[in-house]
Amino acid sequence: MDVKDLCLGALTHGDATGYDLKKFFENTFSHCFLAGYGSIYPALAELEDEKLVSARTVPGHAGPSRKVYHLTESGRKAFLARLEATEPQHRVKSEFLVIMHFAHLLPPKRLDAVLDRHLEELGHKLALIDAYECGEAAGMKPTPGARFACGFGKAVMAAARDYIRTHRHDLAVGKKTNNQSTRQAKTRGKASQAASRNRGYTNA
Amino acid sequence: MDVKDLCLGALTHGDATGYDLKKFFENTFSHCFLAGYGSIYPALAELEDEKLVSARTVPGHAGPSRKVYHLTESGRKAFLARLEATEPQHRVKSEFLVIMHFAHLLPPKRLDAVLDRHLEELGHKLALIDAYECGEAAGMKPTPGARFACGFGKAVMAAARDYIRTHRHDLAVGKKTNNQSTRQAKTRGKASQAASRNRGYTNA
DNA sequence: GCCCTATATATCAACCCGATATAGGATGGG
DNA sequence: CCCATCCTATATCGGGTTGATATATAGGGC
Repeated sequence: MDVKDLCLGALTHGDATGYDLKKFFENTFSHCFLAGYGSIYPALAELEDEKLVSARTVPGHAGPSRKVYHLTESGRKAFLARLEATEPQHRVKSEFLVIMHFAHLLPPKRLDAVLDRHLEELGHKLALIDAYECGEAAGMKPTPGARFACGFGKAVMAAARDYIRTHRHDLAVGKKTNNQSTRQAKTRGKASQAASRNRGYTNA
Repeated sequence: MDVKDLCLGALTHGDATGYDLKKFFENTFSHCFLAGYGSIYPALAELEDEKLVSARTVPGHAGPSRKVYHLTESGRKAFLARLEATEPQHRVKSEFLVIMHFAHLLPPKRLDAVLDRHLEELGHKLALIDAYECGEAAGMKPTPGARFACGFGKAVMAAARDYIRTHRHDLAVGKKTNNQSTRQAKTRGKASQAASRNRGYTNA
């Protein structure tokens, strides 16, 4: 599933410009899919070439002229086929968790800042879902699927927030001072390599 | 934070080859970061150019000769600096949730298959974290940070599993037969466009 | 002997991400 | 009234990632 498919899907909700689609993705899919202009405009151009969408140019009352895209019948069929065919992956790419993994290399101040910031972002995203609850606020009657996806996002983020709140204090254990951990890091060379061998590292 | 940084971080645990790093990422970061050979090998080559890692070539007892990489002192410093500087993003890219959003366009059979499959995959990933619980099984004593990251992943995935189990039946509501929804889709054009206008779509 | 798996490195096209360029209209403070 | 700023809107580019593929050897199972 690429951005082209996502554009087809969004256009099942009605005609839209590339700019509209970006906003729609940000509001409705922010918790599960991201797409920028650099993906959307090329995707729409290709879809038009393939006759899966049609475009009409409307002189813009504000700014440049707008290209309003419309899902064709073959586009709708193509999207349904894609929904059937794509295997539903679910990937997470979290710099946050990577940083957490290396918490023992971080000064406590930075650690706290990272945790606080992530809590704050979780709050923002939860508020965003509430604000655009499946499109309700914008006059759309949400489908059961949209409600399910929003609820899923909220449940997962709430769990993340709870986990951070109840476990962040475990991170400080065994790290009284920063000097200590730094010294440990220097003398950890041999032991670390021995452990690595057990794991399959450097097994010459 | 890119794959180069991730490689530096992994090498703080001990020397490793590109192949080792891939396995390490799969075992330890599978729930928060993915990196394939196409990213790892170029990353290691660049890191070697920048003198952040050193490499020694060892004749392989099985297959081609191995290039074992070692974190240099400046590499360690660079990694610590990156840990301080990178803003901790957390992105989710979920074809699964996109498909769920469009559940009303799917036949019930496919819907069930997608949900069952995602539950199965959650089970696999949870088992993977348990198996490599922060590296314990491989003889590493896990750091508090590694335990935190693993626990985070488990908490989030458990919440996802619970949500699916308790809410999957809401998806069928208002969708008694497949024919009905298909007919609705065809006659939905005007209503959909009206809703779109309310939302900011096609507001000429 | 043959196939499959595991080890190990490397490359490539296709694609995605984030930043940037461009530009007209609305808004609002000084 | 002017200027700064934001919003609308399209488009492109470099750098990075993904996923597949090529290559080569050792070992286990049948």
